[in-house]
Amino acid sequence: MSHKLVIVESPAKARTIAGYLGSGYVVESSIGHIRDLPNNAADTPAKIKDKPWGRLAVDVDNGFQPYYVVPRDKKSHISKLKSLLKDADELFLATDGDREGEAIAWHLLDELKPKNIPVKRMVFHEITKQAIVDAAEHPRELAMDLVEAQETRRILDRLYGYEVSPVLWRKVMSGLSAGRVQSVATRLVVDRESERMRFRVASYWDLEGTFDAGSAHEQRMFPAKIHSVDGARVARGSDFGPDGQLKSASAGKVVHLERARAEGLVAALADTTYDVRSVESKPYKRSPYAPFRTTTLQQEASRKLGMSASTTMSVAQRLYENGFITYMRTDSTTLSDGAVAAARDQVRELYGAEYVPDRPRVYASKVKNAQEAHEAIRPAGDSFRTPAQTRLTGEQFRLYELIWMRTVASQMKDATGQSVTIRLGGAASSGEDVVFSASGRVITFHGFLKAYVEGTDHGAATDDAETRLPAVTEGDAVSAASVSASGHETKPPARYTEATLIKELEEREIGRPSTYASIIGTILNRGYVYKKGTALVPAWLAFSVVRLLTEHFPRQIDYEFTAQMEDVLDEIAAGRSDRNTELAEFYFGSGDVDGLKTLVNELGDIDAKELATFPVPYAGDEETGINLRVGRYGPYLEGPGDDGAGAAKRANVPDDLPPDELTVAKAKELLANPAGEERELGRHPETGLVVVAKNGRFGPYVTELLPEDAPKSAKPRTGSLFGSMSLDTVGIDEAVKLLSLPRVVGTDAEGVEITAQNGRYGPYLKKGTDSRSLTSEDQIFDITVDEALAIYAQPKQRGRGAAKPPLKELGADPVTGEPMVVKDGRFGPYVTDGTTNASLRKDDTVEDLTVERAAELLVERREKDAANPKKKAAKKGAKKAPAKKTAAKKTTAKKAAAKKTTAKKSTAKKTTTAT
DNA sequence: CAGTGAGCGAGCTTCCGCTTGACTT
Repeated sequence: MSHKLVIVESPAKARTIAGYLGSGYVVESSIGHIRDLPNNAADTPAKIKDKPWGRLAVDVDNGFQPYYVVPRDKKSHISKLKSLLKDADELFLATDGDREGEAIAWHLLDELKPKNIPVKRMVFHEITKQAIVDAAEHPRELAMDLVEAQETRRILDRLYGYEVSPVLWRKVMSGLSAGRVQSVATRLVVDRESERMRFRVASYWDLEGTFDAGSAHEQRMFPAKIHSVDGARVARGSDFGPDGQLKSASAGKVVHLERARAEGLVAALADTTYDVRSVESKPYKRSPYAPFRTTTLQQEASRKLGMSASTTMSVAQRLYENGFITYMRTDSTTLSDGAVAAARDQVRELYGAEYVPDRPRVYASKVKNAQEAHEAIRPAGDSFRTPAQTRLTGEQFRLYELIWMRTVASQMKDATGQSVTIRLGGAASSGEDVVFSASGRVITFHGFLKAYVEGTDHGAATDDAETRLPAVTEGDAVSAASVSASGHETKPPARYTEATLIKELEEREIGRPSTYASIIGTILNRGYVYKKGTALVPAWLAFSVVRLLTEHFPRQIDYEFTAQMEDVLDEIAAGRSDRNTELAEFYFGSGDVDGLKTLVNELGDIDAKELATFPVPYAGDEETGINLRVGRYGPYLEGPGDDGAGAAKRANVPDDLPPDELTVAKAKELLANPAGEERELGRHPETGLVVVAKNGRFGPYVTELLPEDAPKSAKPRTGSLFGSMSLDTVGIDEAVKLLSLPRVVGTDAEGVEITAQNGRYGPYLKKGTDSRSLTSEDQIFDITVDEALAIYAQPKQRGRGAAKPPLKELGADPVTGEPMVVKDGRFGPYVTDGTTNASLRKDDTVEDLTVERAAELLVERREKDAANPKKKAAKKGAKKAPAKKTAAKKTTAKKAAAKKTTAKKSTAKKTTTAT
């Protein structure tokens, strides 16, 4: 009953390989990494939690020793592997042959701890029977240097992410993140936007004409553009720099046509006849594109199918799992011999033998840090199914078709043809010699273009575009059918799209095939970037973060950082360097170069306000006194008051206003009309004032707009929306009711008025100075005098009003002997023995909380309090005389936390809405 | 960044790369 156990990374791969190896082998998968550094506090083992480096799970003072854990969702899988191992007489670690794969193999070995059986490392680069059997027959040893390189990468990323992110929490906003990959990706988007903001438009003119070669030519009419005037080339867009001026290389060599000159030339050319000055013909040749790898697939799926990177990957995943395509997370463009043969067969069948090149095409990897653990992305199998044969539908069909076409085309002949440039010259009546130029392309053999033409970004011409020109020869006379002047403007560099950003990252060796799609997800989720159509637009928040990082972590956010890291990792993999040397350099620094730790520790002087302030205009010399500030509630403008000396004026900046559209004029407009996103609901039936709904510091509310001549002391009435209302749907009737508050409910026996209204802690009744909370907002309108009096008959409730029974009662605390109860608090459920309170942790539930666990939480809490006795004292002091900064920081953290709680837990809702 | 009547328990956020389902909208 014994077998050989083979472990690969992917379940789909395991299924295929099991078929090739046959009986005697059991093939299982690791499903990716099986161990990792703990993700958060809840997953961190207690024994390292209290260490100074516990949060990192890397003992930075002792050889950067990492502490790995098996994530919760992998535990059962590990048990399964262990039980399979029990009956195995041999273990094959067949994870991918790259850095990460080698590390997975080592983790498997270290975790499964096979006893007394041979362990072999087996590696293959394509999933064919031959390749698998070969690999099984020629195993090798685990490459520990490669594992060490992976650990270095892993630890470096942890140190970077978990040391720098908290800097952002303190200086910018809670919950933000920084990392080797995401921060550079964000920087790319921000830098591109800055380029757009600095960009100055250049305008230039040219002449376009339609020319007539005469009736002797089959292709008689053809377009041409002005090329030169009196021998000087006419300036085109590429002659201008981003400053709107002619580039120095072009200055003096080109003639910059302005409108008057261009129109003058048109007039002066009215009676001109032209002669062909030159005809230049060159052979045109185009070779097929390499088969898909992850990034090129994402780009083409975006351009041709409009799919986002993540959609592309999930559709591809399904195709892969069902055996239609090879693995989709790859940086390789290599095809197996079988695949090449299949592609060539298909070409012969579909297009004929003349489209098959004499020898198979081989594609070398263009990717610098490629790990080549897989093949290119191609149809699976040794003979390809046509899209129709797959019976796929929808997105899967379209993506398969794309992959199939690209693969087939990659084994086709070059496209060939001729490209032709014709120059026409003529004399203007004003005396200038004017030359026009026409270029054409004729494809005589389409080759691979018959099967596949790559899409382009930003509307460039595709490779199969053709323009036919008449077959004129030098000296021929040509007349102009029409000539006109047209004006052009240079355009700023385009914003990144998902696909072009991924392309840029790949070129800079940043990120891996398995992460490209999620990098986009991360910077979107953090609010660093948002999508406008397909364009990625940076939020002002990203400007703040990138500014902090470039000023204080210049080395870490450098575009070259990852590429340099890759070089170092290669050195480690080759045994020429080691983990500790390199990590120590990164973390502690060396020579004059500060390490990460120093940089993080010496940040006391970062001025958060300054960091979040940007002058308007952002790029320009103009002094407007207007600043854009990134605030807790989003970006806003701050400008000088009208009288110059008065209080600063403020205005919200709409969330969807791209930074490069915040011109001085736009800023002034927003400041003059700071209504922001208020919505007019109509006029108040009694006062006639316009009532608007808007978002404020305390959430959505309605208010009335006072007439401009109203005395300054007059204050408009306001009213918060009820939880049941929304800004988008609230109407004038509801608004009028809200504005009418407080409502007089009635009077008590002594004739004292009782009112009902909404306040900071929710709905409440007020009688003189005596107040009582209500349980629902609707009661503000509904409650009767009798009901109100009944409430006042009760003694005043402390705390959150109506007795909220404990969520759960547990037995006596083994330590204090006091009964323990679970209560619902501002920050969610907590357990208390009357003196000590401890919040339940992320993975504790009220239902499953045992006496033991509750006691454990209380013990932990007491220990913490004992360890930091000054914390409480400091808090008290702060309350009395708060240092400005500390106070501000605390509220920020609190609000952010409260916000999150609302989103996740409905139990906490009530409290947080009141906050 | 509107405007008002309490009294109270902090703890967590975060990285990059490997992999799939299991979840909810």
